[in-house]
Amino acid sequence: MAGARPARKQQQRSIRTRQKLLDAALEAFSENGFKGTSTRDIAERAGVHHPLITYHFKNKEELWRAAADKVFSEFSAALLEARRDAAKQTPRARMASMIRTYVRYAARKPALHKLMLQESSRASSRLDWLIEMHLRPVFEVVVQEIRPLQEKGIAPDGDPALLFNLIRVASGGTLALALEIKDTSGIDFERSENVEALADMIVEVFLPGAESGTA
Amino acid sequence: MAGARPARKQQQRSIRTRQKLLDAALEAFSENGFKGTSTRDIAERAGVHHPLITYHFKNKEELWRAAADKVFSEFSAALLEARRDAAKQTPRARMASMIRTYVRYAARKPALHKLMLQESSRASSRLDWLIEMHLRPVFEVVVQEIRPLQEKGIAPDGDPALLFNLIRVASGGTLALALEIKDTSGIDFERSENVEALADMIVEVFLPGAESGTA
DNA sequence: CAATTGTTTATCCAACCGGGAAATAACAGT
DNA sequence: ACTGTTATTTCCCGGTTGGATAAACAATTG
Repeated sequence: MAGARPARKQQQRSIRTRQKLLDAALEAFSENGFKGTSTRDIAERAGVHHPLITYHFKNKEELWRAAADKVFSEFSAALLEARRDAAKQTPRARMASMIRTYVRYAARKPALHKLMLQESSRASSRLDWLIEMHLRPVFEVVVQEIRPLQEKGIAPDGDPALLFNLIRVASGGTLALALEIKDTSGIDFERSENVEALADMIVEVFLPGAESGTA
Repeated sequence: MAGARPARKQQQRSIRTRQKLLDAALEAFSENGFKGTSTRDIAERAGVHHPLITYHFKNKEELWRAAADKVFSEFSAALLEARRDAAKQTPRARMASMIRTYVRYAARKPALHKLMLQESSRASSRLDWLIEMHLRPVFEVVVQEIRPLQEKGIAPDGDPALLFNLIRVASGGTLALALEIKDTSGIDFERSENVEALADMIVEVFLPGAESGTA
């Protein structure tokens, strides 16, 4: 690992187009799904010619995988970092910190949850891959955080796996619907105050036991 | 109920193909989005020839609208019926009844929420139509039910519009992710006991004040 | 500078897309 | 049985799709 710092000038440009393609692909796939997205659309969004996709990523499927891998890896890292930073705090404070990180990330990159919802709408090899590589690992870590909270009466009783999914869907699903909610409810999740209000409410609702009450 | 009894034979067949097309369209659009769905795929699922779509619905857009209108109308009717049936009960019991109806409907027809999420992933005339015709009307009715619950301390404080969206996303979003959750968490929402457990948890979490405690 | 390597551009193709035209079939009223 | 209407089927079009190819170009290295 580590190395490869110099980076020839030629490679630098190549890396930038790769990056632009990944960003454009994430946007496009999250908006229109895998089938609904054309490689030409992605190339246009990225501002490059479409055969570059074949050159850099072999094909549409590999491009999807690369784009998904990038955003989910960054997301998992952010979540686990929040968990690590709050390792010495109380279990409730730690979970609250993770929830806030989760919500803020979902607000900053709604494409992540849109992509997840897109792929969950039908069985596919991509969904299988997503589950194995990113979803299940996060699930298993976070569920372990929930159990002690239930035992202490901080989180509501019931299947901890179900509770975990409720929390994450309340966060990600709400922000995936941001466009619609702005129109129906007048709540604009581009304003960070509204994102924080969402995080506050989720923490309050799902971790009602003792400590940092907000009222 | 009431009307249109005789129904000529020719019309009967026509009505059946119309119905099959609507069902197939709902499935396809909810799985692959509008762009990702081809009229030929819909026709194949329905077991009819694809030009019949043009004949019965003019074009792809109108077919989408007809399919969406059907499922959302039935859904609104079920929700308002639950509200009406529980009119004489306590506000909490009425809201709980609506939540259970909401969850059960989302479990029976996950295509409804998948479609909603598909269309909310980007701005479109279809999303505008959906909001005006179906989403906002339901929102305005249900939000009015939430306010008194907050005043009585039954539901948590905060923007009632935000709370409404949290409740509905917790219900619909979870069931839209059913495929993934089955794999990651081992919870199968085709089993009604799990659907009821989901409804129970949502009621318990979002309406923690007095009355019918479960825990 | 010349050779090599990495990158971009310009086309091409078979398959598929939404939509429409015309031919055909099933029916209803007379 | 004839006639007009409605429903279905067959056939076709111009345009777009994912993917592949080779030629053109730029940068690095000896």
